[in-house]
Amino acid sequence: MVNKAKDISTEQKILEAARQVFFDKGMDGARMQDIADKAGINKALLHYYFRSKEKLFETIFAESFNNFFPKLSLILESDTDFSVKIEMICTAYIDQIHSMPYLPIFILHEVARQPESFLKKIWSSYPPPVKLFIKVVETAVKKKEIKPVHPLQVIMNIVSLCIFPFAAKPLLQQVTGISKKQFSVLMEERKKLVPQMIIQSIKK
Amino acid sequence: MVNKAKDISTEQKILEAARQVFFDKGMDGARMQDIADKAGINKALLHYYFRSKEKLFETIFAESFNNFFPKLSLILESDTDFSVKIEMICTAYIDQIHSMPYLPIFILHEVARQPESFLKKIWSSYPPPVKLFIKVVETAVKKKEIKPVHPLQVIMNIVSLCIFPFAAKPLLQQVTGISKKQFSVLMEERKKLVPQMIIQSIKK
DNA sequence: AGCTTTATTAACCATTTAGTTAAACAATAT
DNA sequence: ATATTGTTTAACTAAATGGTTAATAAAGCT
Repeated sequence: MVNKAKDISTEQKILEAARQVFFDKGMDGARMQDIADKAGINKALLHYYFRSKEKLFETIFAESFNNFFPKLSLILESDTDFSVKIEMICTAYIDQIHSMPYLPIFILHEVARQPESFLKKIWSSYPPPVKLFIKVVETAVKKKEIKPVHPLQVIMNIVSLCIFPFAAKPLLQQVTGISKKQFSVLMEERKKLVPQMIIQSIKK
Repeated sequence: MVNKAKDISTEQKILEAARQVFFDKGMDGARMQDIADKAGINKALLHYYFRSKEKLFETIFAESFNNFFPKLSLILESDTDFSVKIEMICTAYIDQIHSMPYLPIFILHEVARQPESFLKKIWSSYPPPVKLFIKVVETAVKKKEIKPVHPLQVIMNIVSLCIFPFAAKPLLQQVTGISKKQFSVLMEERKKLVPQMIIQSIKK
């Protein structure tokens, strides 16, 4: 299963192969030889371009970590109803993860293994706008648009309902016996269901 | 960091050490030497008792997989209101995972790597009562106690809201900057919040 | 006690794997 | 064309790691 396409650069071929292998196996399970094979190049080139497995992993991890959070600032800063914002955020999240469903398990598994300093570093380039979200919730509370709720609980509810089904997909399929297709249908339904649920839980 | 206590059997010492190491590092990251050290025994004993790393892992994984699902049948079969059942299920889930918060990441990460046949085998000894849950929901729908909802969506909502915050704990702490203690407080609150949310989302 | 079986250990082995090296090849400049 | 620089490869190395072995110690048995 070699990624061909001679036009794209070697570096890009390596990155794409590394993504596939790291997402599938994690840092510890990944093999440099597998990455090289998948990229269709000699293993030494991995070190020529990225020096070490650790460095290559960090590149993929940092990129994934940033992809894991949709860009919500624009939504949060927009001049729309609170409930519209919630709906837009949920849709953005579900779409984002639906397009890279392997990310949640990968990120969750690897985050625990990374030193906090490293997380802080990569995270600070595109920090998810948590503070802004908290402010938006608190403003809505003050304006009596919603119940007095803990903003962090709202965040937890949103990310839980949007992300977890993807992380648990293999488990859910195993336990419920549903097919890939049925799963996709359920996920599509959730784009409406989840925001409804969130809004209903906080509206006055 | 050696597990002493000469009274417990060697096999138990191994299992406890294996749990710690496998939960922390996963199958690929775990080292037999680390397990032996943590158990305070010679590495050869691991093979004497469990033959191979794979077999030892399977033992821990099977046990964890079963622990991952609280025993819900009694609750589902009990002669109580639907909403009471929901509340009991949520509390059972949150308590269960709160007592072993490392389980979700471990299970989610490893489930994807196991062959389906193996999952089926270990899962069949204590199958989570999915069918029963579905029946309970469908009955409540027929009796017009709740809205006509897809039972699987309800399951997804419950497990998402109960489990995900634990799986994402390191990430949430990183991103929100809250302390271990604050996190525990939030989790305690969720035992009330989550069932409220579930019930509100399906009641007529 | 003395014999047998079970538990435990230190030393060893074979394989895997990240990383290196030196040489070949390709592109670019002079 | 030829020197120079950057790219790619096959072969190699060193360390880590799962697993084995043969010898020793402990426990059970008669």
